[in-house]
Amino acid sequence: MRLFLSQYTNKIDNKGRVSVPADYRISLKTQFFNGIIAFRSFKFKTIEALDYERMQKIADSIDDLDFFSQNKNDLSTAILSDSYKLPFDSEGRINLPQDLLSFADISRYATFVGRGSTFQIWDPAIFKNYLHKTRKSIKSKNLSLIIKNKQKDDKK
Amino acid sequence: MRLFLSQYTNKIDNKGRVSVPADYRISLKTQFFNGIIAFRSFKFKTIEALDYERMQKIADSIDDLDFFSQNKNDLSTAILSDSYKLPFDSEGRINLPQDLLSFADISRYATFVGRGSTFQIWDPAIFKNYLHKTRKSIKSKNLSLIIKNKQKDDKK
DNA sequence: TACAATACCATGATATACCATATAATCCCA
DNA sequence: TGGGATTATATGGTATATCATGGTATTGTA
Repeated sequence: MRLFLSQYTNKIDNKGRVSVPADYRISLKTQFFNGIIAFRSFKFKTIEALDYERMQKIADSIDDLDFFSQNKNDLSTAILSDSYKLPFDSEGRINLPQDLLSFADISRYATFVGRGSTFQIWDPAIFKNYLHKTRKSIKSKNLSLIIKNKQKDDKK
Repeated sequence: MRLFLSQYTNKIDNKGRVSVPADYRISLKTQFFNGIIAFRSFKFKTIEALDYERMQKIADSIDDLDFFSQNKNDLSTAILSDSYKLPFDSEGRINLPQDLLSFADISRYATFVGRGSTFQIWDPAIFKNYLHKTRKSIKSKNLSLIIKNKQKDDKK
């Protein structure tokens, strides 16, 4: 498995195109689709993004939910119907829809934020602010301990 | 299992490149990536570093589908988005980003400090000072205990 | 025909790969 | 065990490829 890590801030040109970081592109090319899947975040003012195969898995796991449950309807409506397939052009750029841009308050620059198996697209200033807050809250906790425990769990 | 031990101080050239100790490099080559993952320490003025596989395990512990729960994901986001993939060049050097260098107050030389399963990158003077303080506090507090444990270990 | 979306081409900046040398560590044989 | 030979490593510099970005041409479509 490949990881989306780090942050990359790229410019959005006047045609609405923006380069997806080359480091991410390798992980995004799949058998059926060369590009990204994007939708509104439920928690933050940002665009959630992932690769086609992972979206298929999400769709599958929604199918597995109880057909009559409220959750299924909510999820499929919120995620699946609201998702965009954004293909790469030959230089690895995507065209972000106005709908998503205005939702995330993005205008001239976009910051790609790695989250491991997925990534997000933020307005640079908004993300900087969020990261700053998060760092402060982390400092008060004992992070090294958290990492250690996670690793211990996964060794098995 | 890989083990990072000892200290090595290497020079940072004017292109920002620095050799990772050869002893460490062997443990850092993985299937998908030959290099290190680096991020800010939350406790000290130093750069934390680990191998790609270890970072994958941290990422795995995030629940991909859980878009609705917040707190536990904040930590992972902060770590993952703040991490740099630093690949080796053909001579085993990495390029430390300015962001990390200034965070750890590193300028011309970098000290690699083995911590067993991970390692850290310090400014030589800052580390020397930290080490000095640590030794003093060990001496005053629980030296006898440490000696006891060491003797036990050495018997093996 | 007009417009938008897509494909194609060009370029400067940056990062990567490549080569070269000095220094340190290791080996090997006397 | 000593000392020269050999290898590995750290470091420095140059050439090349990649990437982000901007622009133009072409296609499809209303």
